[in-house]
Amino acid sequence: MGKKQDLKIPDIPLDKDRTTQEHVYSRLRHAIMTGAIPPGTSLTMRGLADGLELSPTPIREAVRRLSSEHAIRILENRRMQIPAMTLGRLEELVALRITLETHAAERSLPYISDIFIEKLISIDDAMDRAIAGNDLDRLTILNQDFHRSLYSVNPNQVSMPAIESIWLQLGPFQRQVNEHVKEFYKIDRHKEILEALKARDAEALTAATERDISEGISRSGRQLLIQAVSEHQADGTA
Amino acid sequence: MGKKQDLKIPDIPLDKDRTTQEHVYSRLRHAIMTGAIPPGTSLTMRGLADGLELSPTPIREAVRRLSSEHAIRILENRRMQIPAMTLGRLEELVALRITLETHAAERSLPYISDIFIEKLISIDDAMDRAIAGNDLDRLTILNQDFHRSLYSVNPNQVSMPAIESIWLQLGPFQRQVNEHVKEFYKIDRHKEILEALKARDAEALTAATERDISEGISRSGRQLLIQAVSEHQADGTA
DNA sequence: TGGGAAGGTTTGATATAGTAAATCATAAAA
DNA sequence: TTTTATGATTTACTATATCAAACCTTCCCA
Repeated sequence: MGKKQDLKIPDIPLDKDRTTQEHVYSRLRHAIMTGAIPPGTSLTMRGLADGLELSPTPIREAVRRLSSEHAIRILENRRMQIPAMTLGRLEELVALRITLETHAAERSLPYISDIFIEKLISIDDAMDRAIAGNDLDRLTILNQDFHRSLYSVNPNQVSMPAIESIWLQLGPFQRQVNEHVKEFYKIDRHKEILEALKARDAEALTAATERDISEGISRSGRQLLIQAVSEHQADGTA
Repeated sequence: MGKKQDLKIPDIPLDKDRTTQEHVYSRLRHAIMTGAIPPGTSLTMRGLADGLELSPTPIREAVRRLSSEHAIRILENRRMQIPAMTLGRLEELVALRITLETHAAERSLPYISDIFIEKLISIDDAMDRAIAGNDLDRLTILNQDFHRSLYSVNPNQVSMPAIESIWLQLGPFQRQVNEHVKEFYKIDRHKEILEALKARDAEALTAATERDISEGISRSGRQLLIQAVSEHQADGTA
């Protein structure tokens, strides 16, 4: 039976005077980041084209870009899928994320102004409201805005693309974690980051950034995967 | 007058049973990495398609991938170019490269075997021969092979794509440096890296990796850019 | 002589069609 | 029952045609 992919790719506002390809890219990226496309899902160009009611051409270009950012894996069969998370990969992604983001934060420190700190505080306030409203998708987006703003203060910044790529790879799994880990205590490490920025204290900034990341997805994500492994035992991923 | 882009994109062996798009990607990537397309060059889809005697479709996909890796910059006008280097960007790229590669090296250390060290030594020997023959392009490729091999020993490695992206961004400039800096002394820091690996010494490995990078493009590249700035004075890059 | 508008030209973006490759299903043989 | 082979179907890949947007040139008017 032709069991079509019943993927619900959430629509996003159609910015006029952007190309279709860009729009598809943003839409797929958002869908992957928020976990709307579960890891392991296999995709087809035509399936996506039909689902989005577009010709395959702009789809192909958007997919190529996402595969370069390792949000989509292209197999030798020319089949595509959202990569599944493994324990080893999670450890590496989190470790790399800490290295990259502490590096970026430190490199932004010389460019921090008081007025910029105010801007970060306003993002942080919005995050508090998202937590209160239990809006996890919005919390994810705001959290990224917070970090992206900080790292982009550096006018010569070149690490943001690598960081975004890591976010893309952790995104789908983050959703799974959010769904399985009920007791989701959000200890707000951003307050510590803000204090370190105010004090222009590089060491404190690094420490706070590291804590922010490791106490987020790392701890609960590891739990989830260990749990899954002990259920399945061997999975034959040679 | 219709001054066509007289770009000489070096051909590379045509691996059968690869798609045209992959072939174009490899070819453009190689051309950029070895500096065959000078920074600042502006590209057109049709120009590339004509030059490579292909239809625009596979070109577009290859270009999209390379733009995602920041080897090609796409302007708002939809024009494309190879980004030019600036002093600030060079500093950031080198700093990020050091951070990423020391991270990757450290994360590979637990997986190092004696037989693998032998393999690295054979690459290093080939590099010595390339230096003796003054074959700088080959030296660049072998140097990348050396580092890529080391970082890829880690089976869960996820930092290689980010590192390759930095290499791509430094590649065109490396060529410029090679051409302008006559006295090109290659002090081989790989010997130090190999010693650190044999001793399974993480600190020594980090120090050797850092020296390998900063004594390469960093020092002579900075000189070249400072020299260029003092010649042009203001360049109006607002 | 300089500024601006209008038409022509180049280029990018997308849809479509045709071809090749891979997968799936069915059936025959061991 | 399992394996293999073959035909059918789905899918990806590339070339091409069409349209739209950006650009360049030229000419007119101040």
